[in-house]
Amino acid sequence: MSRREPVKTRTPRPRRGRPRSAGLAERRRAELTAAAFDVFVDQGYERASVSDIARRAGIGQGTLYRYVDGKRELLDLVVDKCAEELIAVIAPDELVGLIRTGDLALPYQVSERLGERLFRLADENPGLLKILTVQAGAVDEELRYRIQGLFHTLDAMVSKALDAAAYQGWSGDDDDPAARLVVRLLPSLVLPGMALSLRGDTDLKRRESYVLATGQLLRGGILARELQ
Amino acid sequence: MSRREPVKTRTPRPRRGRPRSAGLAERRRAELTAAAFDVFVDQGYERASVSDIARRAGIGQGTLYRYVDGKRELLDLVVDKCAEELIAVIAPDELVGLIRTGDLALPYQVSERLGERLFRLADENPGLLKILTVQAGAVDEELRYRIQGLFHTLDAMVSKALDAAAYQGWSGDDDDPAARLVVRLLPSLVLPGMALSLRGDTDLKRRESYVLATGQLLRGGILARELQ
Amino acid sequence: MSRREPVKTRTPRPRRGRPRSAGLAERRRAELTAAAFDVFVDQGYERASVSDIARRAGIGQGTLYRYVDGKRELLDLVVDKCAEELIAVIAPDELVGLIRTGDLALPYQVSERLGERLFRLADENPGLLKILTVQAGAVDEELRYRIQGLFHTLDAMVSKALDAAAYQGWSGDDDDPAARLVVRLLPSLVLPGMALSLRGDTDLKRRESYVLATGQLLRGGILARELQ
Amino acid sequence: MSRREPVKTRTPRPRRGRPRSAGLAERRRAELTAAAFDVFVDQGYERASVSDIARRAGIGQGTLYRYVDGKRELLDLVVDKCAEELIAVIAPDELVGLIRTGDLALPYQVSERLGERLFRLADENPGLLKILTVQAGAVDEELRYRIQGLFHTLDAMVSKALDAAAYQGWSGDDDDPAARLVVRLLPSLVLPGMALSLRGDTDLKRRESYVLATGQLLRGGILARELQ
DNA sequence: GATGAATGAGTTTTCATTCAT
DNA sequence: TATGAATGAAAACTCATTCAT
Repeated sequence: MSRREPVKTRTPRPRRGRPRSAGLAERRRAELTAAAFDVFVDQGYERASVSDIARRAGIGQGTLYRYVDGKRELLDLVVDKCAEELIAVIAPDELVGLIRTGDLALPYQVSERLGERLFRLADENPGLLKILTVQAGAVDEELRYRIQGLFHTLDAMVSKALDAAAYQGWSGDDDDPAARLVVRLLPSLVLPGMALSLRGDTDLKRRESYVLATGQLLRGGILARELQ
Repeated sequence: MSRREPVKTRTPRPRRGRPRSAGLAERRRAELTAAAFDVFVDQGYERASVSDIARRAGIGQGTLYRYVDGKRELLDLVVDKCAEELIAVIAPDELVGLIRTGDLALPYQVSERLGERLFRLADENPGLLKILTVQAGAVDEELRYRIQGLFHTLDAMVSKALDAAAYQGWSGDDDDPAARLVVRLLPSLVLPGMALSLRGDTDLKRRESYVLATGQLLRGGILARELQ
Repeated sequence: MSRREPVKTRTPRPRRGRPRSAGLAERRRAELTAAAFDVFVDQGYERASVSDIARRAGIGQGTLYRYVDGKRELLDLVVDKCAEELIAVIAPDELVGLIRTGDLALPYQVSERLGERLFRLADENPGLLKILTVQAGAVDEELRYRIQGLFHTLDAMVSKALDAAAYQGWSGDDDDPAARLVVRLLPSLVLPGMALSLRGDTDLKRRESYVLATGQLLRGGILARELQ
Repeated sequence: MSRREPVKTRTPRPRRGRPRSAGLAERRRAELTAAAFDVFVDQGYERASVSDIARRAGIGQGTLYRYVDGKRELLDLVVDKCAEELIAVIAPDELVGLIRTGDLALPYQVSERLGERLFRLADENPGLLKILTVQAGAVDEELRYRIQGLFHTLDAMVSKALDAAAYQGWSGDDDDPAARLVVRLLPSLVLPGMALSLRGDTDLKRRESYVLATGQLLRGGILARELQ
């Protein structure tokens, strides 16, 4: 998907003897990633300072460089983590499962399930969206490509779920190519717009109408045929 | 000498010497805005340097400050210009006109027209989208609000067009609130995602499928009822 | 006195034919000097900008350079003008005259007269003091030397007046070397302190007590012997 | 990741690694203050550059900003230091002590002591005077006010010393209000003038006569009554 | 391992002066 | 003659990264 390997478990320096604490490096990297996430969400990548991140992680800024290559790598880690969480939230495998068990019997149910997840995500972790779309996208071409890659991956996964469903026995009528396309691209269609709309908690009304509209859009597209 | 006389800018002498070449300031500001647009699209706001912009505009960096307050004002100018162009492209007034003349007789035609415009914009001026969504959104809360405001304005304009259409005599059936909501929010739904997808000219195929999906989505949503 | 010649009536460029307006250059230089005085008093030398001065003088900044060598020369001109006015206020020649006519018959009368003049000056033209002591003194060694030279000149002039008085027939008792020294250095003793004390019009009380103290100092020193 | 936990700077880890060398900050600030003092005396505040100061302090200019907020704070520090030293030199408390022990029995002795201190100061630390009067006064209204405040403080301290003396038993004759006023304002009267007169070591003769005159002035004012 | 100290490259901005018209 | 336009040198300041301890 993306050209950089996601996590790259690097041991920063060859160590001799028994490592004092085995997973320390990984733990530190995780803490730093979390800290960086917070700071990037707050201030944006460029305005964020490495020392802010170190402070938030509770370590010295020198220490930071023992576990991480620099500011840019922190952003990569954060984006990787966000991608991971995004996929976890969308959970295409679970989707396949639900389709298999018959819990999601019709295409429009798939789309609703997906939409619901996406909106919940936007509610519960708006920072993730901000990072993935607005913030990281503004840094580099390279990063923008990676994020495209992520949405591409989501697309592929959802597509696989839909394939599974088709195989499971959706009627030819139900399995409309246009509908499939829509469901597949749902995340990349909906999320960036939502990220841009994220304000404080103040403009719930506007957000609701946005959410509503998107819902209509989905339901309109998919439900239309089913419901008529 | 004595103590300061109040203001007394002397009697304004009759104009002599090099005439204050009229309109220069506006021309320079326009040139600078264009240069800044290019540079911001290329490098992003934060990485762009004022001297890059001046160089691109073909003037010294000192000169730049004669016409513009600084880097931030340049961004404001660029965003304003983009907003202006975006509205010009969507041309809601023209939409109203077309509805009045009967050239757009059905809601789905309105949405198609709108969609077509948006896609053409993304084709012809991808930088505009990049600025309006990814780049400027990453700079400031304030700027993010302005851009939300812009999309809000578009919403209002399209809404007005739809009102006109309704008044023009769409049947109650045609004038479905859900469809209206979708058409209204089309720009804010579609554009950010497209901006994020913008690569070089290389990934036309992917973009096409994106465009196609969105088209389906629209057509699905609106057409559904008309076609059934 | 100072190492630079005060006014240096320079015609900035050799002109051919009948000069259009004879004293123009001098008039312009005078206007510029006045404008520079105002601006320097307001903002201080370093913070003052040449274009402020040109604007205040009602001419373009390009024009300014036709009559004046640059910012630094403006300061020189201002200092020269201030020096001139300071000497005019103290008017040592008039002092000699008054002594000759018997209007000032006793040393303490000379000192009172002088003190009165200095205080009036501080009241009526505080900017002059600010320039001569605080502002110009902070710019250069050279300028500080010139101002020392100015006070030296005042010293010499007052000294000459006192010589005249002595010649006129002050008794040996009256003509006390210590008193002469005090009177001579009165300006350089009193003025810098006053300049530093100059605030707005608000702290009149404090200034009054300052003035009073200085008066006491003078009167105490000189009057003491005469009055007892 | 998740949404930002409030603050949670982790549990403050046990101190390890390079110890935050205690007192370094204060030492650096002191070094920088000293360097800034030298540079400001040499070049004046406005002409002095931050990198000059850093170089003189033997550190990089980036380092400077670790310990000091910027150029303006350096000036504040320098002025504070000067004020402190000025008060230490005048040592009003010691004055009170000397009066109590009878070492200074008469008002004129107080004034002589004070004068002697001031002249010694001008000899030994002329830069201090330059800063406090000429240089800092030219920067800001605010700074001018602070310096007025300093002289006001000195005034108050000397005044307290004189009160103590009066209480100690100066006769009503000795305790003349005019004389007290003079002694009190001695510093603010004398120092600015001296600062302006400060050249290199070349003009000792002139400075001596200045000092002499001021001495005469004092002695004349105060002694007059005692000696007659 | 951990850390804070150090730093210079790079950024934005100001403004005295020159010059084409 | 008069002028505003142009400009580059210089300044203050920030911060990611390195390194001695």
